Parts: sequence; C-alpha cells; structure tokens
Amino acid sequence: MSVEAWAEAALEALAAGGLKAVAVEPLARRLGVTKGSFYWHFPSREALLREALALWEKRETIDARAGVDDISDPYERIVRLFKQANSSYKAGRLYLALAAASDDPAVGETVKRVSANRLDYLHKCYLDLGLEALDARLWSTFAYATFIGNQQVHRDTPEQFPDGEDFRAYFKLMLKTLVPRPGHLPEPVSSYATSSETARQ
Amino acid sequence: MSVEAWAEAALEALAAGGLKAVAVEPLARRLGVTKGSFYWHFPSREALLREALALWEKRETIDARAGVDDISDPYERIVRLFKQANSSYKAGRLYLALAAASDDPAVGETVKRVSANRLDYLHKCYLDLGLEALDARLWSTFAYATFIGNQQVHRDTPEQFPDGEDFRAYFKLMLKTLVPRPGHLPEPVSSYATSSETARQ
DNA sequence: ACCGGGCCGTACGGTACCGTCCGGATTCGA
DNA sequence: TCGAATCCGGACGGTACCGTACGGCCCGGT
Repeated sequence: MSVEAWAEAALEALAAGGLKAVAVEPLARRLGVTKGSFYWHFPSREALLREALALWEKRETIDARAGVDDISDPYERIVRLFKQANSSYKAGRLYLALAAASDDPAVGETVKRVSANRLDYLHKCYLDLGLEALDARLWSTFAYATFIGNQQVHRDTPEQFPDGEDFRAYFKLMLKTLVPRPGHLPEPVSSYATSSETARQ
Repeated sequence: MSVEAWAEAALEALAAGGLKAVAVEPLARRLGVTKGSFYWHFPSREALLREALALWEKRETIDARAGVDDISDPYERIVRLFKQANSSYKAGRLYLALAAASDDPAVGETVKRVSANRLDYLHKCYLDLGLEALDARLWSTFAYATFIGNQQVHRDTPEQFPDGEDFRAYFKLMLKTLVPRPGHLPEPVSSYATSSETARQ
C-alpha cells in the first residue's frame, strides 16, 4: 500500500464523489486496509489531498503535452489538442469535480494553475497561427470555454449530447468554427464596429 | 422564519460551499435560530433540499423566459438569451455548484431537467432561425456549451477571463460566430465531406 | 535465534452533523 | 381571560469521520 496507491484512490474517489469522498476511513475500507496504514504513510488527510493534487497537476500539464509539443504546424497542434481533450471522458469528470471543490484553498490554487496553464498554452498556439495578441487571447478563450462546456453538457445531459456520427459532425463543426486555417485568419476584433450594424461575412 | 427563507438560505449556501454546506445546524446558526425552528418547518434535511431545488428550477425555467419568449425575431431572442445568461455571475455559480453535486439523485435529476430544458429551448430558437434539424441541434449545443464553459473559466481563472472592453469584444466575437443571421445561414453540416452521411433527426 | 524497523490492526477520544423530544414563549380567537 | 395553536430553544442519542496511542506481525540483517 504505497503513497501513490493512496493518491490514485483519492483521485478516483474525487472523480466519483467529490472532495468529501476523499475521506480516510472510506478509502481505507475500499483498499481493504485500516487507518493504521494510512497514518503511517501520511500525517493527515490534507497531506493525501496535496499528494493527489500534485499527481493530477503533473498529468494535466507535463504528461498532457507529451505528444503535442513537438508538432510544428500550429493548426495540427490545436487539432491534436482538441482530439486529445475530447478523448478522455474520465479526465473531464476529474477536472469538473476538482473545479467544483475549488473552495478548498489547496484545490482552488491547483485548479487555477492548471486552467491558466492550458489557457496560456492555447493562447501561444493561436499566436503561432498568426493571430495578433488580443485575437489570439479571445479565440483561445473561446475554444477552451467551449471544450470545458462540452464536458459539462455531456455530463449533465448525456442523452442530448451528440454521439456517434453526430458527434463527428459536431466535432468538425467546432474545428471549422474555432480553429482558423493559416491563410484564412478571421476578421480581427479591432475591426468590429461599436454599433450593432455589422455585416456578417 | 418561513419555508422560503430556509430555501433561499439553502441556495446561497449551495452556491458558496456546495451540497455539503446545505446543513441544518450551520444554516440555523447563520439565520440566528436553532434546529428546533427548522424541524418544525421541514421533516428532514432532504425536504429542504427538495424545496430549494424546486425554487431554483422554477427560476431557471419559467422566470428565465419572462422577457425572452415574447421576442418574435429569433436572432434577437437568442442575443437576449446570451446577454441574460452572461449578466448574472451568481446564477452561473449556482448552476456549477448544483451540477457538481449531481451525484445526489434529487440534484442530478433537477440539473438534468434544467439543462435539457435550456438545450431544447435554444434548439427551437435555432430552428426558428431557419436551420434544419441537425444543424440546429449542433449549433445550439455548441452555443450552450460555450456559455457554460465561460462560466466555468470565469470562475476558475478570473484573471485570464476577458473583462471590461475586452469582454465586450469577446461577447461580440461569440455572437458573430455562434448566432447566424437569418439571411446568412451557415454551411449545413450535411455538406461536410465525411465517410457516411447521417439521416437521423 | 534474535532483534529492530517497516507496516498495519484495534481501540479510544474528539468533533460535526442529523433527527427527536419536550418545554417554554408568543399570539390569537372565543 | 383562557386555552390552543404556532413557533422556537435546549438537551439528548446516534452516526461518520479525523487523528492518536499502542500493540502485534513479518522480514532482513547479524
């Protein structure tokens, strides 16, 4: 019963039942041991939470960039990010569970770091695409928000969420809409007229 | 100390501290009374939760359509919906808190109903815009996911989220991208080159 | 064989919450 | 004025969890 095994179990409990499910006695029962084991490896419940958060943060930052960072074409890199992000339903549930528990200081700081890291990375990708700073920031936020929202909608109303062939069409629609191809950059936001009489192109 | 006051306090606690914060004794302390009062009005904590959920569901469905349903122009109706959705940060936090607690059966069912209701309504709006069934479904899901995601990103990383003038540009960008004007409908998804075509509505 | 440390089980006190019981206070109609 | 109903406070037992104390088991070194 290693430290990692406890942290892993903590993350599973977190995804399934939220922060309150990261409790020593229930986890011990689930692992077939008692608290005596736990308190030999950890000084407190909080220490377990810190360990689990560190494990999660590493996976969501370092490990998540593994097969992406070396793609030179920024368009393909963003597409890859999207595909990867949409491929793991479990990872999405974990993020939502942690974000929901961000009233806990340790959880909140970790979630903020992970989220900021993702936004920054996506922002850089949009800059590489050729967008100017503000456009890159707005479009990357747009894309990231859509991705997070998809996880939420998928969890809250799985029946209404497109699946199978519909999901493939949905995914293509999002790519087409959110990821401009180099050479076909979107109209810069600085060109927007302040009045509501802007023609759509 | 009416039933409604307890339900209101329950919703506030929910938004601030999640489902576990809907606890009789802390709520009683916060309201300056004791459990004796609570258990005269409610048979159990679960009954309070049901009352709070019913109050929330009513506000998110019936009340939320009040100034929207009578707008005849579908484009303006959607714009109004989005503006309204982005205007209340507190309502967004409440949704996120409830969605995070959807492992509780009563909460989960209510969240699912509210979410499905919003999606259906938005779907109808996109149909009124002139889109065919599948397109309306995908675009409305897209738009809804984006706005849910915005709430999440806004909460998790408020510093990175556009505000002030940037937010106005961001909002315009989203409207321009997600809400087609009646005479300029988007390319139907059925025109996408794909391995097989779908006939499902 | 022995012994010491890594690892775990068991028992205990402390805390926060749920739900119940009952008594007291206030109000209100007859 | 006099109950009676409404509304609430205080005390109680029950449960689930946290953290500690301590004892026992196993296993490698000597």
